[in-house]
Amino acid sequence: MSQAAPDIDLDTSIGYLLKQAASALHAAMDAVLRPLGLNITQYSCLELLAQRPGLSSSELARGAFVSRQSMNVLLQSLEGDDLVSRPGQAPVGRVLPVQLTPAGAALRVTASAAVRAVEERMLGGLDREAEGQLRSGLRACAGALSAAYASSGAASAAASSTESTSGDAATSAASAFRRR
Amino acid sequence: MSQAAPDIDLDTSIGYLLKQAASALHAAMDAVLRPLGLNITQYSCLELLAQRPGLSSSELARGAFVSRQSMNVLLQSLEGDDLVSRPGQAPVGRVLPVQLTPAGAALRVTASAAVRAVEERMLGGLDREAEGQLRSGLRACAGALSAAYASSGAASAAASSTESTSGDAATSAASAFRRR
DNA sequence: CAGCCTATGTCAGAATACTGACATGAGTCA
DNA sequence: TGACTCATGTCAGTATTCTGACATAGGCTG
Repeated sequence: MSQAAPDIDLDTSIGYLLKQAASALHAAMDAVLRPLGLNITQYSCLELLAQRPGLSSSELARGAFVSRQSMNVLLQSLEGDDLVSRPGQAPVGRVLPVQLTPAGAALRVTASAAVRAVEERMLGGLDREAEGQLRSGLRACAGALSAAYASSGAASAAASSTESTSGDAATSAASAFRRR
Repeated sequence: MSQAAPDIDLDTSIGYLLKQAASALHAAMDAVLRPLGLNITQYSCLELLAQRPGLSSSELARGAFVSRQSMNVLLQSLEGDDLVSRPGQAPVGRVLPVQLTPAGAALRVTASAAVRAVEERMLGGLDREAEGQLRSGLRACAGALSAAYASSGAASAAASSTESTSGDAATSAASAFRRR
């Protein structure tokens, strides 16, 4: 154990800074989306559907970083507001492709503009180079963590029940990486 | 309004990347902390107390990005496990300073090492310069958002009730700004 | 083709966090 | 000193999300 980094220092810990920034962004987005009648997850859902129409509920869940059960109840509320639509029956298998309704597409445009304004405020102090570095840094972090949990502990592979071990894990993504 | 960025592109949106990285970190930390009997907020609490002993429940709440009500129930569970202690009566005012017990301090050391390992894995692909840039980028983002909600809309200041408008807001950080 | 595995959608219960509201103690200012 | 503002701790109710479990559809392998 190196004595150089004996413990976590919250003032310099990237993890803590990440949580701090994410928390601030969450609050700021919530503040602009709430007047539109949307919470952040609902907005994420609309944005995902705008860019990739026909995604399934499970795919949306992974994209919005929530469990598929949560996404399902969320979709029900969006359906109730006539913002998205799902076919009554699965065209193939059991996957129900979700689509934006015209109302949903319109609301998404408004929400997207509001969120973009928040992002611009967040990045206001950064030049384009710093922005690019931040982007690639975040990508690297997410990628490194999405990789298999090599060391740490066990992970208990053996799936005994149907809902296998980490089958759900809202973390999505799965590139390959390794610790240094 | 630049027409160059008509909408949010999830693949390049810093906000989305931030959420992605934070989500991956959350999952990874949860995976290593759970075997220790801690969730992430509980760990944050122990870490905060290790670095700043005697913090009050409300201060811990802001530091851990949760409401003070949530922090209070969390502290009760930590007290039940004899990991932290609070005086039965406030030494001054109503602020109850929280302290780590020996058991809490010991557990924190173990947890801290585990979390540090996660952070190192997360940063494995970055050199020291990139790490520094990421750190400053995240600081800039958090800072820019914590600043007053200048434009956007309204923000509905008017505090009518006791629990004034944004008095709680688990967003911590800023708190500064107060229109008066 | 049968068996195994994975992924999806769904139901039910539990855990977690938040909002609203209130009383109290401290600091500030006229 | 007295009124006002602010922050803290706390109680109660609500909302959101997660975990566990199950049946079914599709792909893969022997």
